[in-house]
Amino acid sequence: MEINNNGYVSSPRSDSFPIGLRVLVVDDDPTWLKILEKMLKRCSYEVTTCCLARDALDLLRERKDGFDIVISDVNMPDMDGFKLLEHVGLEMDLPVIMMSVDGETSRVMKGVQHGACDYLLKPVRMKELKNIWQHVLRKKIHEVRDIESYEGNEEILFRNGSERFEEGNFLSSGKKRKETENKECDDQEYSDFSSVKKARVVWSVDLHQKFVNAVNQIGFDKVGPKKILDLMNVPWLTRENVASHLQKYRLYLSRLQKPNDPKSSFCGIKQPDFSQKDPPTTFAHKSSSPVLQNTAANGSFGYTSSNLLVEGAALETHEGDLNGIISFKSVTEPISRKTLNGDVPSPRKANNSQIGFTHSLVLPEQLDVNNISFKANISQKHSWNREVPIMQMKQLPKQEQKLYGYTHLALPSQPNKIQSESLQPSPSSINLGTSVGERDKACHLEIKPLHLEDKNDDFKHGFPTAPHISNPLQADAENTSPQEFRPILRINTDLPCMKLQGYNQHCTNTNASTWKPDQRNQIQGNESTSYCSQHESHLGLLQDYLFIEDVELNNIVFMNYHDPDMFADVPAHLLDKVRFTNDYLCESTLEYPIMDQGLFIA
DNA sequence: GGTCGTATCT
DNA sequence: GAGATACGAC
Repeated sequence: MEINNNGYVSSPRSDSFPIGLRVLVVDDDPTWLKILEKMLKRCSYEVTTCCLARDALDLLRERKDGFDIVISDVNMPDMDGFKLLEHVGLEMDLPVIMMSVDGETSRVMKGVQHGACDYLLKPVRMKELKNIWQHVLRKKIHEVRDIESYEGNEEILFRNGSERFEEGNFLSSGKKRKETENKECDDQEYSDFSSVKKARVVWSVDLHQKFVNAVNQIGFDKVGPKKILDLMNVPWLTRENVASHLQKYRLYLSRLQKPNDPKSSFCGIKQPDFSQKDPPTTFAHKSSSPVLQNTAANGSFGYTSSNLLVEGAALETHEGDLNGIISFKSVTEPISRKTLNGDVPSPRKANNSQIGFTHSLVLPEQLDVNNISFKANISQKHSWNREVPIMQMKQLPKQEQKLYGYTHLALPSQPNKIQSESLQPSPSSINLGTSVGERDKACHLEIKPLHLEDKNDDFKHGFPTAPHISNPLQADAENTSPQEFRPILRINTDLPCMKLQGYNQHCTNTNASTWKPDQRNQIQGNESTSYCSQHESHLGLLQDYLFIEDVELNNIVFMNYHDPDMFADVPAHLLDKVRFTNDYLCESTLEYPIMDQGLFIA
């Protein structure tokens, strides 16, 4: 566990804290010993049991720094629990929790006076055991403070009462408990224990993932912090933590559903409405089946512990307000689908007619041109009238940038169009030119066209089924052959914008002329309508993000749509729609209204 | 008293 | 802006 300069529990280790907390339990009653062991193990603590106080003391002496905390019964035949407490306090400087069936004040006081950091009454509750890590944390805080004040260290180690732990062994301490004078101080510290602010919880991807999984499991309309907390099974997490996070999460989702709300987007990207009266810029595409396995999902709520995360959100748009959106519409999707009735997350808020669609891409911590991994995390936005999942860029929270030193690509602040030429043969370019902040200038991302001769490289690079997309414009409008597209991602660190240059197209001169209308996936650009061959198009880059597959292309990995993790961030009640849409898209003709806006953020 | 959602604070 | 905290409602 590590607490950074901001006082935030920040490192990935914090995700596991206090898992593995080394607890020594001392109780002469073997039944209780077993029960406690089981309960503590349920908290993911590392438990050692001892039925004799003397044995426990020997063990502690033998394995210095082998334990983080001791839980001891008060009444034991071989040694009084208070005596053990004294020894531990003097020799090992470990936090000791006393427990007893006797809750008499004088005994509790005696325990505290002897240096116990807590006094538990039997039967001990799970919640109490869950929280014992706090004593360890607290003790560590005081120790570091002592060292700091002693050394006059100018380095800022604390904020809000948080402390920094040694990397790799956050609990290790050879420092013994202070002698008598410091003991008084300790007692006082224990007494003002509540005044020490808790370390802030950073909702990393993993943690958020657990959160989302719990939400999905419970059902969005039934969720409550307590239920989520129980399902998450993260010992150190509190209901308040979850409540706070849930509040933000709901806020986040609700914003996605307010198209005209300036706050309804990240990075200041507006989420316009979409009107069916608009002749959307659409194109269609047929997706192939998934190809490769994908990696673990990432929460798309804007957190990341080890990855740069981007997120898209579902949007709708009105004519003239097409900024920054790519949307999908299934022209033949049955209106009666139940999945269209998705409601907004907040149970207390009714009449939300849309469901957010999020899409995220994750880049490795280090923007490595040679090893770029994309992950798409798809949830869904959903409207009463068949409109579609859309993508919106999302900016990585600044905090995460700070914590992990990421650079990222900002979202376009101006309307950016996926130009029709992106569907043209090479050089196809989807320019997502952006306005960027200082940090954003560090990265430039583009997907470059490939040429036919590169096609065989698909296999060289370990992606046996390179994504293809036919170029309907070519096929129909120009009476040429469908084109195959293949994405290549290139990160250019010195350009202040993000650019996606579409797939290059492999001319296959195949059967465009033999396409039947119902076999075509319509692609409409601003100025033209195009078609994709069902046979040729396996994977679209932009237009096919619903099917982003875990196809590794020149070190680009696309998420497998079918991976359940991919939707871990999607409220369960929204999943049907997504899956339906995918299934549906795989089988039928589609329209993809293309609005201009960035697609990916890195 | 426990839990929740929301407003507000840090 | 993220997370903590306060507080009223249930």
